[in-house]
Amino acid sequence: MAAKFSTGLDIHCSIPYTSDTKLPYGFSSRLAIKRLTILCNSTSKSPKPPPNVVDSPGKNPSLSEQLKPLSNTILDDPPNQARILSKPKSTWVNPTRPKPSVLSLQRQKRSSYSYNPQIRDLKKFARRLSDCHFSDDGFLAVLEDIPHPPTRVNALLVLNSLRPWQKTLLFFNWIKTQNLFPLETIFYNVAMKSLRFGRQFQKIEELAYDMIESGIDLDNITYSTIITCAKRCNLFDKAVEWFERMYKTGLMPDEVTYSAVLDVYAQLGKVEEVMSLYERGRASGWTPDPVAFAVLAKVFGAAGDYDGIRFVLQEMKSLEVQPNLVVYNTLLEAMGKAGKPGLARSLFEEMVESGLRPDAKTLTALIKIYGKARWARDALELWERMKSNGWPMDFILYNTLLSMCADLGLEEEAETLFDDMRRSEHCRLDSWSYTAMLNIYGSVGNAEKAMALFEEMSKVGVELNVMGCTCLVQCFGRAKRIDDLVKVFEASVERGVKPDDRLCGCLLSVVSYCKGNDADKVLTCLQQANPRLAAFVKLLEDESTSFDILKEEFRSILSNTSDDARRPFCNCLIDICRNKNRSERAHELLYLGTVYGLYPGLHTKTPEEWRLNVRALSVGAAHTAFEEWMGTLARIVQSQEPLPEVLSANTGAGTHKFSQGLANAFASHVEKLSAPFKQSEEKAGFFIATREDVVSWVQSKAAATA
DNA sequence: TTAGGGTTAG
Repeated sequence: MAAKFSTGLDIHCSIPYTSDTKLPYGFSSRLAIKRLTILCNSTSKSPKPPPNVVDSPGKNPSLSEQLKPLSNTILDDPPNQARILSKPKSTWVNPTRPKPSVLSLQRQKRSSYSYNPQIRDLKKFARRLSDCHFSDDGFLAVLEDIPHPPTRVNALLVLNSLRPWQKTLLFFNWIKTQNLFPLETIFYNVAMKSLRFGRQFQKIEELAYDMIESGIDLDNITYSTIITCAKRCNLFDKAVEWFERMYKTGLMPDEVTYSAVLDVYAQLGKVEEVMSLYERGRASGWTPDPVAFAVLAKVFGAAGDYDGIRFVLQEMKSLEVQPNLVVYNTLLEAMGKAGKPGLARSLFEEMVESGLRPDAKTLTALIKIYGKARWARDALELWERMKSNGWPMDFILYNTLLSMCADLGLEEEAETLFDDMRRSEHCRLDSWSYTAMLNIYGSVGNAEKAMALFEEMSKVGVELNVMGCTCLVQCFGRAKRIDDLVKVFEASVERGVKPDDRLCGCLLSVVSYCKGNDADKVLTCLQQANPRLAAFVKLLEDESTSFDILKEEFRSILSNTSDDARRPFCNCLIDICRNKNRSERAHELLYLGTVYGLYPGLHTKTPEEWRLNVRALSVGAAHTAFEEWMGTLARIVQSQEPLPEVLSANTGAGTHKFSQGLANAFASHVEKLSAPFKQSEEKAGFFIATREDVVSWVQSKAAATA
């Protein structure tokens, strides 16, 4: 399915990227080259530099101009998938052509420090300035107390130690007005760093224009500081604008600036642009360092792109770049997002064998992966190793362990850990910890403990968030403690929890299995959280509602619902219909859900086997889908059309300890219809019938009704 | 933050 990335860069058109289409990660990507050309030809819009600024853009060729010979070469070159994972040395079709360079292979040299014996006094002075709460004038007055003359070196030292950015700027302007020595690039760079810390992009840009106006050179450090500040402020178009400006003014980025820009595209999820820049860098003779590889790993991880992750690994191997801890951590995260727990596990072992010691981020990534994959044994083994090796822990790792326990249904382990955390001096129970515990109690339906925790939270002042509220609603719904449910819901809304689609879905599911007064109470909550959804439930019950009205209203509700909540909504609504004996409405909803794409892959067919996949359906929806399928099969039998040898239904085996047991409910429904589907002994969660069974079943039913 | 780039939570 084509997914559009939001661009964030108005100089770009939206770039459709298909994760299942192999994207050419290299020079074979004609599209990427074209897009980079668009990118580099674009002109920035605002704010304009002052009119008297001589920045001489155009004097030097732009990046796209410089790259023209390159793109010509490439565009003549047919796409070649095999080259993606190979060394790019084969890229150059014509080796006599000069390689256009996109980055400088020499990193900018830093000026060396010499020891300043006045460092202690000056740092102390800077601390005093930083801590004080003077007005601007007061600040300037204190400046007169500077313990040593504000020479170039002394002023730089103080400037570098000041915070927050307001004071840095005051001091910077003060040095400027003193006119004791010329302000060189480094003064601007140091000031910019402080401004970046305060995310003051506009102020940084003003300083940059000031430099241009005063004829002070911007160097790679200036540009990378500007670019990363823009990135941190989510001003990605600004980041690109300043990157382009470098080339226009004749300054070549070094690898630090270059990978800062790679990361701009990575954060936008622009895989093609990242790869295009990467390949251009490689073609310029660049051997990327671990930081650049961490950026590549991040972009592929965000896209869940396993081929891309493999590319990063192979590329590092072939260039003999040893991954560092951050690269491993990023790759592990990426493996998790790409749904490859086994490969994450072996990568982790490789990392440990290489002598690197995992940190809390490594372990957080891995524990999360094992939890989501429901790999209980691996998760618990890793937990033991963490303890016995004394590997570093932090509060996020503790909370991730709790969430993992929730994923795996490890109630006792979670309780022990929760109590350890309660007693620990190193970490505090926060809303994540409480929510993880509420998740566990919600899943096992332990209403007593959930209530105790809810009360404890308000006592110790930990705020309940929307997820905690959802867990509690689920818990009290299952325990049929509807008054408690209403109480928690109302208290949450009062405390500022904004119900989201998940919470509404949860309320809706409680409505589906409640009766009478209880259902009305929950509907009242839903009315508050999502009035249209509540009204739709009433519409379903009203016999006079036409199919067209139903269809229109349902479409409108779905379009206002987040993607991942749409199917749960439809499932619950079908359950509500079935529980109210409105079977025909349930069939209508299943039809609409299918039309609106909520049940992709519900039916799969091979010449040998037709399969109904109901794993993602609720019990009521699965029953409805099965009835629908049986009706279709009966029509096929009666009209003597061909059927495959095997017909099967897949309910899934329910690997989650808390899962409701769709298979069991399905089995009893099949029995009720006396349909010839038998639960498979070899494949858990499969129900199988032969063609002959189905044909004779349909015929005997037809004979009975005749 | 000690003049510039990359990694952790429903």
